[in-house]
Amino acid sequence: MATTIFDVARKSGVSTATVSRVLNGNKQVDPELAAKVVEAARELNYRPNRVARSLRLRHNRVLALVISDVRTGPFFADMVRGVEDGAHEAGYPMFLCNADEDLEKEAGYLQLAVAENVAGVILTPSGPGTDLRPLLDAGIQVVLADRKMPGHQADTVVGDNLTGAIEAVSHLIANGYRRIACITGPLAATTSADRLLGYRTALQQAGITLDDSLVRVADFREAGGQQAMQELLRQKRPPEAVFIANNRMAAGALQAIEEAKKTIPDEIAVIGFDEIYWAPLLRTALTTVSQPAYDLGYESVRLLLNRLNGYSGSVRTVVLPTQLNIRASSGPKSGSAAGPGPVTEAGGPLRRPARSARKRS
Amino acid sequence: MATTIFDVARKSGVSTATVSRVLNGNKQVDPELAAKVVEAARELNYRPNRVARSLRLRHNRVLALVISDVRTGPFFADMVRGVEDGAHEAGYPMFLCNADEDLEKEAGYLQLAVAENVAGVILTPSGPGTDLRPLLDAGIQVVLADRKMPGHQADTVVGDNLTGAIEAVSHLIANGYRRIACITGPLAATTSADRLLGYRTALQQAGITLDDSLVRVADFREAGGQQAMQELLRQKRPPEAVFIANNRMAAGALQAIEEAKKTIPDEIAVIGFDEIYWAPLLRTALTTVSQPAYDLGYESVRLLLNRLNGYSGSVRTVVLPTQLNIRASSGPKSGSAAGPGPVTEAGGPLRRPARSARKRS
DNA sequence: CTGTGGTAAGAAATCGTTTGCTCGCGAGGT
DNA sequence: ACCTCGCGAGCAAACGATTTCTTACCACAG
Repeated sequence: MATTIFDVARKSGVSTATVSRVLNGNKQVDPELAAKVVEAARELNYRPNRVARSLRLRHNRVLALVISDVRTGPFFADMVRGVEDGAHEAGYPMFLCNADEDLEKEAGYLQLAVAENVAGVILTPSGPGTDLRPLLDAGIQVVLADRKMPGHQADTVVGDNLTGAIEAVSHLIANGYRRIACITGPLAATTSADRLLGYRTALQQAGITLDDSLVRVADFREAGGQQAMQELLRQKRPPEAVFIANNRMAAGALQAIEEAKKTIPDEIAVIGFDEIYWAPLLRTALTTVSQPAYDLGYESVRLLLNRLNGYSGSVRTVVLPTQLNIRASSGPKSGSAAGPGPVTEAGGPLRRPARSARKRS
Repeated sequence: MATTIFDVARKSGVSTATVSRVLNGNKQVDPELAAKVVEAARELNYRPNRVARSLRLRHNRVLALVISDVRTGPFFADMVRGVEDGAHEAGYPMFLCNADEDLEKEAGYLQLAVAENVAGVILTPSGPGTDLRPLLDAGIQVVLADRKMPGHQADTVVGDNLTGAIEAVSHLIANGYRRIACITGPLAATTSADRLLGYRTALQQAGITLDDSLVRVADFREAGGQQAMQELLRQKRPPEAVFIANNRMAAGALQAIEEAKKTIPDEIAVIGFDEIYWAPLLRTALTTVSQPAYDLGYESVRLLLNRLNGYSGSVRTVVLPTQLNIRASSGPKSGSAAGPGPVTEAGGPLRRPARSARKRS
């Protein structure tokens, strides 16, 4: 049986209360006794039972990370890693929960967070139907990561999806493309909506009239991107370029383009969202809008810990900048006299984004 | 304040004991009373406090997954997902712990597993120095995933690294290559060692003498793969082909090959390990040995749950088959009269492996 | 009519910590 | 010399569930 605080108390000839006080360094205790206790604890290899401690303290030094899909490419993997690192540094272990874009599963995990008395939750809401009340009622701190929840009061950390999309599409326009399509994800995710909005904004800024037949809403997965791209290519006036709102759909779309034997970027230019470290090595190196996924996770933890440490200022939203990585797939339109052909880094270095953060209120 | 079992007891006019019995369906209770209790629990939206329950029960319905690096490409992401799915189906939430190939960090997490009273641990040991005793002493079930620990008694689930490597290298030999290099990972990981062993075995089977100058041990990361490849290419007699033991190093190696302006496979053929769904879309579609990463995680949970449900048979090792995905990067050596040129699937479908499992004692 | 056996529900102990309260002791002030 | 104050350490009460033990009640048999 594991050694308990009683064993330590007995061995060092004091009460459990004293052992507890010594080990938590709370109150004044006789240094001599304290030394005895420490020694006894060391000899017995005593580790406090975190479950008992949590019960008494009515809060558990644990975080929960509830995300919508672990497999959405390296993005969530990097973000998870950022959260894990940040949590670990602060001495918090972490529950990883995969809601799988399923509101019911998500609700189950939020209940779990309450039942396990976790200190805080980092949540990528599956949709606007996500119900934060169980958490808030239980006094659990929440930080939203990657996706916003309009109308909800919670610290939030997101990538600058709007600007990222605008830059990407503006880049296509500068390179001479006019008929530009967009494949985005489920609009319940604010990421999808913002990227679509950026796409539209860029077109309008350039005075290009919107054409809804060029917009496809898919499911963030390969098959969805592939099908959307097939449909776009099958139109009587297929697009000259396409902006795709995540990397898994981009993979599918590239597949479709390949099957249709179209060349990139001559017959169709492509920009994807979220970095893939394979991007430079693709048949035609893929231009991408990259998000600092790791930082996004890390910054979320920072905000959460801040709250746990008693900060109670007004709700903050941190927007992390995206970066446009220009490569061959968005090269200047052939036969176009458009803007300065950017140096296409045929095979740029395999880059992992460094840590950085920019804040906005 | 959250509603407790006392509130339910009061509201339904019974004792907490009865409430507990009703809610756990243990003993006989008057159906009428039971109905009252259920109703009261529903009305109060009562959720048992898992912490209190764990304390009393002396075991926690929770798993811990301790892996060595979340970011090793999609492999661990898929494996994590497999574990999460399996655990969720069985009603277990999961701690995700990233040991980061660091024995000390790993030890800390194993201590945590004990202190949190988790029911079981799925572990990708960081190396042979991993100490399972704290877990075993505490009676916590352990399953090793992805990497073996020779000399340790624990259920294990791994990919068939040896056979996978043999098939890959044999395929290169059949396609006419003789001077074949190998870039593997840290030998502390049995995966690296097994893949290297498979490489050597295949060469010996073909009567090719081993040349240690063609073997490089790197660190499983892009930069390491890149550097190793640069060294190999710089030799006076550079290899004609290279077998690389994971996908991140393969990315680095491809980068190095590109920088050296070598063509694939004419000047150097390449096979990577672990599937990447971008493989078919690379400049030269990459031949890979893929592992059923998801299944690996899922099967680990199955074994673990089996033990938790009382199974106490002898230790089992489950070996999941790998699959050789032949693409252009390993095409027949030009000017070689070797074996049947395999149909290179220039752009095969983007494939995610299905679930399947093969067992061995 | 009384004793016995079975059953269903309550009282209370328990899990391992933390912490408010109490107590004792020594010092310092009147 | 006595009272008070302060401080250090122990006692015991939580925390919220489960479960053993006990009790009360009813039915049935002797």
